Amino acid sequence: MEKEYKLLLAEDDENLGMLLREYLEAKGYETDLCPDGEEAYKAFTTNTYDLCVLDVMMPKKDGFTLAKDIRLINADIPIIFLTAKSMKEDVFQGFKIGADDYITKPFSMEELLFRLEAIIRRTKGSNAIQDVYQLGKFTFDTQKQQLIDGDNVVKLTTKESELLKLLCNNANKVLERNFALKTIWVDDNYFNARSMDVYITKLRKHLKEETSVEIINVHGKGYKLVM
Amino acid sequence: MEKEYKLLLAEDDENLGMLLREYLEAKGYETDLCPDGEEAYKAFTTNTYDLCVLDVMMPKKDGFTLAKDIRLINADIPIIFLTAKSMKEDVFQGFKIGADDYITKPFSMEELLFRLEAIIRRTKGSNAIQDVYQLGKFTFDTQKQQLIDGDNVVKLTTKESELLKLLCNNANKVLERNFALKTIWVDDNYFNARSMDVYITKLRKHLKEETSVEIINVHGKGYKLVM
DNA sequence: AAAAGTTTATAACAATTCTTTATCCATATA
DNA sequence: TATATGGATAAAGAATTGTTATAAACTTTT
Repeated sequence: MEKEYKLLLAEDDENLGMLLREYLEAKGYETDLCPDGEEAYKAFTTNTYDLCVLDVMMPKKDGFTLAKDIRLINADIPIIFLTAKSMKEDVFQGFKIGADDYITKPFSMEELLFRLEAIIRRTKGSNAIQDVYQLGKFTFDTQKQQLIDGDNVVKLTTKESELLKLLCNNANKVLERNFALKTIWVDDNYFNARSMDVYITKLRKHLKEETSVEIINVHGKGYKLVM
Repeated sequence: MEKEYKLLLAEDDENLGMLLREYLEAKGYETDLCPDGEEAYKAFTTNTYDLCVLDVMMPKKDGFTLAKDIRLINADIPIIFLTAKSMKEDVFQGFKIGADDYITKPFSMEELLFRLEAIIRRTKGSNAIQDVYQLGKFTFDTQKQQLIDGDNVVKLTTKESELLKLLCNNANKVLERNFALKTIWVDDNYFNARSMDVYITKLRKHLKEETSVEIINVHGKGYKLVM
């Protein structure tokens, strides 16, 4: 079973917008069409999308501003800009915001589809769950429950390993406390939360020699493995 | 320590090739230039690259054929095609082989760089997105929530970091009070507004040693990070 | 099956983070 | 210049998180 991808399409030209939506839906992408930047932002805050296709020139909130606001909420989601302008500075601004692609009108729908799929192909793999993670100089083997640094092998306990694996799965994102507790400890009560704190301390000790990797706390939310 | 990326550049136009290599090397990418498809293939089999930039029309072995051969060895390496043709069918063929991007000549070197970096950002994990701001002598790492000044590292709390990040995103523009409150505190009530005041004071203390950076108040509107 | 060793849970307390309150200062407007 | 509204700062209070010690629950060894 393939997971259906959900796209946010922000395009003020109604004809083009409808056409694109129809085409993308036919190609298997669930597509929400918004006629301006503000509506698109509202849609983004209330739904979960896998990729955004944003027209640059739109009423109320232009594509660049919208992209910046979206980046504040999700620093990772792929963004493709559509624009009539092909001005250099414009293209650069788009990429600086963190665009994944920049397509100038007129373009064929097929080209959009190809570019979109090229990005999705890259994106999918990146958040796949791995068995072995590289944490700076340490290699973390989730199967063997080991932290390896050259000849030096540190065995992790099951809980330590499960927690570190969850953190790795969510590297550079916040791992929510409740989610971790429910996943590893099943019940997210007070005592398990204390227990989790203790394991965070243990993991920090294990990783303290590698300064480029750090488990930071996000107050009231959870923990984040930054590297 | 940053790992240097290694690029394979296949381009038969000697002038363009040398120019691109020089530019990419200056931007920190180790670049091997090959004048035709066969040499490029040989280079690929004997070295390890992170990304390929291939001209489509080349003597001995064209870019598409080369890409297919490369794909047999490495199904995953990102490929960018360069071409003078902008024919539809051509673009599609490129993407079908598994191109990550397709740039038609003439293009600016800066655009190539941006597209290349967009792909590398996706390919090499999320840490490339890590936004880092320069605030005078301070380096602000939003991921690690740190203000760095040489050896001196000051850890910021989550709230401090979120607020400073918002200010940086709107540097030299007014960050509206309500927008910041809704973004960070969710609810923009009276108490959260007081709380925000407190955090502004904290950030000012952190930044007080750098006179070129200042958080100024815009009465009745919000705050502005000037630098 | 007792002893020894590991792993996990709990308790107690320390430290940090965030919120709220109080008081004083600044700015806009009448 | 009086007054209302908005902002600055310090300090107290509440909640969350960090650390260490120790107890309990398992496993393995003898």
